[in-house]
Parts: sequence; structure tokens; C-alpha cells
Amino acid sequence: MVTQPTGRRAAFSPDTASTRLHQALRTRMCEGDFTPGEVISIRRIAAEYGTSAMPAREALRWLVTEGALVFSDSRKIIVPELSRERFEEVLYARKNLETEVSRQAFAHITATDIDELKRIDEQINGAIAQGDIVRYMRGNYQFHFLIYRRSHSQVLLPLIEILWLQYGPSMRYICTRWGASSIADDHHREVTQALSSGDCEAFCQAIGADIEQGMMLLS
Amino acid sequence: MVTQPTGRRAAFSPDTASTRLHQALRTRMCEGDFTPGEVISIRRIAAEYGTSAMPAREALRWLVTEGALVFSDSRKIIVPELSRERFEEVLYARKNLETEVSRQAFAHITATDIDELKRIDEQINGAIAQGDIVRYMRGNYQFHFLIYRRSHSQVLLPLIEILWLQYGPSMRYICTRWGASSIADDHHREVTQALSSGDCEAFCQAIGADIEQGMMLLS
DNA sequence: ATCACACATATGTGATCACAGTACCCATCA
DNA sequence: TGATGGGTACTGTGATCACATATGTGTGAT
Repeated sequence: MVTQPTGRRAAFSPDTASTRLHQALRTRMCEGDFTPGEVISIRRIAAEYGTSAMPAREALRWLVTEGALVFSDSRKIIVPELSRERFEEVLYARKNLETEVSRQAFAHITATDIDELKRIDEQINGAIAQGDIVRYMRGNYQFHFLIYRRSHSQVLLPLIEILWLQYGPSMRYICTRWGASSIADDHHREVTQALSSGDCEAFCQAIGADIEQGMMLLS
Repeated sequence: MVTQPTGRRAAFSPDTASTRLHQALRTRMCEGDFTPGEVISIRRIAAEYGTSAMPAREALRWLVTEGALVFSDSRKIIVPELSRERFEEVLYARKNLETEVSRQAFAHITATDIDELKRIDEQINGAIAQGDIVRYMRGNYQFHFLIYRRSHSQVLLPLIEILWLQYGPSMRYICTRWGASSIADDHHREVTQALSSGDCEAFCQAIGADIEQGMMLLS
């Protein structure tokens, strides 16, 4: 059975099997639990989560409208393989939107938040050291969205989540292929340091640099 | 029965009753055909478009995930009333994203496109003169998205459409309340002039100014 | 006249079925 | 050995039903 994931639910959505399943799958997408090209079937997901086909059907079609899943030529629902061009587009959009919400979030980030960010960053570094891609992806997601949630932006945040939904599977794929070493030089420490010293500009630039670092993997 | 609207469909989506209905409703939302607070019922939409409840149900729930519709406290699906704060957020995000895609689109806009833009702008001005809000909204939508489509951005364009979905009903409401005169001073002519003279910066600034003009209505 | 209860209606949700495609596998034949 | 045929299983789609809940309305009693 599906339990409510840690992720925030968009605005008010009723507590139904469909929405629970949707959120569970969203989180798994952002954390890179799925592989590009993988076929996601309505009935299989339904069986996996112990519901009828209907909630699974709705949840999957929502993910399609969000661009997280796509239709294959034969109408099967699959995890998309982002072209290099499109992956760049996503990263470009991410840099644009995420530096913006970071700027909005800056004033609302507390000392407790900074401690939490440092704790998450340590876990991330541990995951990288162990070559644990899944834990890395999950930590990276938590790190960024802890910041972004502080912006209290009800408009930009859902857009960013859509970008992550599209970005997750391919990022996971790239990480797996290139190995954990390829992502070792993230800019999370610069982020927390800029926050500690209260430097908004350095903070936003560090976020931007962290995202841009993803582009390096493409060359 | 639903016919394929003029709007572009996101990536590849199969030609089903659900997707057709979804697109039809999307277009109506962007053009401001609905009123904030209005209740949109599954069965009523189904009857209106001559389908069973299922396609209507899916189309409406997709619009909810896109933020174009929301749930009332009693789980009814309604057209949201944007708070002033949130309306500002949407406009802010619009300015950010739409100036960006305009920049990307600039190089791909042909002389034929410019003529078409001028033609649409004349229709818009005619609509304003007649106080025809619906025709104004439709023209404004066509004007902007003719430009944005030239960016060929598969990532930013869907995000912008989501913003318009949220923005449409409230904009329609504001226009109706304030009268057509309140929107008389758009910056469309500056846009086409900048395009004619090949000035990218002026073009992007005119787009930004046109969007910012919407903020004036709030004060 | 006013309040309360009950019934009728309308809502979204979930389940199940039939249907039209597609893909894949295995047997059959050249 | 290879190609071709057919059949089986699986896919998403649409329709319909049962159910719980919410809303509104009218009727009854006080």
C-alpha cells in the first residue's frame, strides 16, 4: 500500500489512491529510480501498489502530462530518453528558475536549515564515496528542495519539480554510466558557506554553478 | 464532438478522446473562457462534448495537475481565483520565462511571421476598440505563442503554457471588471517594430514590458 | 415562523469489463 | 536452417456501475 511520501503535495489535493500513487511515483522519478526506455505499465504499477488499474492509470497519465513519462510509438508508456539537446535545455531552464527561487528563498533560510543542509551534504559525500548512486540522487534532491521550499513560491516550485521529473531518469543514467567520480565536485559546500556568511550573491552563484556542473557531464 | 484545436500538442500524444478534450479545454482556459470560482463538473463536461465521463474525468484531472483547475474544500473541481500575491508570482515567472524564449525565438522569426503578428495585433486593437474581451484574449494568446513557438524549445514552452493556464481565467476576470480601456496600452507595436528593425534587445524588452503592463492592473 | 430531519440530487473515486490494437514467441513449413 | 504464419498475452482506451460524501431542498414538527 502507498504511504504519503515526504514530498510536498501541490496546493490542495484530496487524499486519494490516485494522488498518493502519483506522489510516490513523482518522488521516485526525481530520485532517479527509473531507467530511460523502461516501460511503465498501468496494470503492473497497479499490482505493485496493490490498487486497481484506475489509480495507476490516472497517476501515470498525470506524469505524462508533466513530461516525466512519454508514449512510445506503440502507445506504451515509457521513461523518456532525453536527447543531449533536450537535456541541455532542461539544465538551462533549471539554472534560470532555480537561481531565481534561491534568491527568493535566501531571506527565509534559518541557521537550523543550514545545519540540515550540511548534514545532507555529508550524506551525499558519503554516498559518492561509496559509489551509491541512489543515495546520491536522493540526497541531492533533498538538498536542493530544502532550499527551494523556503522560497514559498507556489508558482515556480511546481515548474521546477516538473524539470526534475524530466531530469531525474537521465541524470541517474548518466551517473551510473560515468560512475560516482564524475559528480564528485558538486558545489554544495560553496552553497552552505555562502549561506553561513550571509552572502546572497555568492549563494545564488553557487546554486547556478552546481547546476551548470551537470552540463560538464555531457561533453 | 471535439476537433483538434489550433494549439500544439506536447510532444507525442495519441489522438484519443481524452487528449482532444484536454487540448480543447486548455485552449479555452488560456483564452479566458472560464470564470474564477466556476464549478467544472466531470459529467457536465462529458455531456457537453458528447463523450462518456472517462475522457472528461482524465482531461479535468490533468488540468488540475497543471494548476489550471483546483479542488474546492468539498472536492469539487473549480476554476481558481488567484490571490493578488499569486497573480504577481505568475506574472513575474512569465516575464522571466517569456523574455527568455523570446530571445531564443528571435533568430527564427521570419518576415512572414512579422506580417502575421501585425495582422493579429490589428485584430487585437479592433477587439479592444469594440470592448470584446474574448477576442482580445484570444488574439493576445495567438500573438505571444506565435513568437514563442519559434523558439523550438520543448522544455520552456510547456512551462509557459502552464503559466498561461493559471493566468487566463483571472486575466479575463480583471479585464471584464476594469473594461477594455485598461489594456489598451499593450506593447505589441513595439514588439513588431523591434522585430522589423532586427533589434533583439528591444524586442525582448518589449515582450517584458508587455507582460509587466499586466501588473499595473493590480495596483 | 423557525428549526430540524430526511430525502433527492450531484459530486468525485474506484473497480470492472469489453475492445482494438501491438508485440512477442513458438510452431510449422519451405 | 531460415522464414512465415498464427496465436497468446499484454498494452492503453472508453464505458458503465457501485459507493461514499456533500449539497440543497422541501417537509415536517415545535
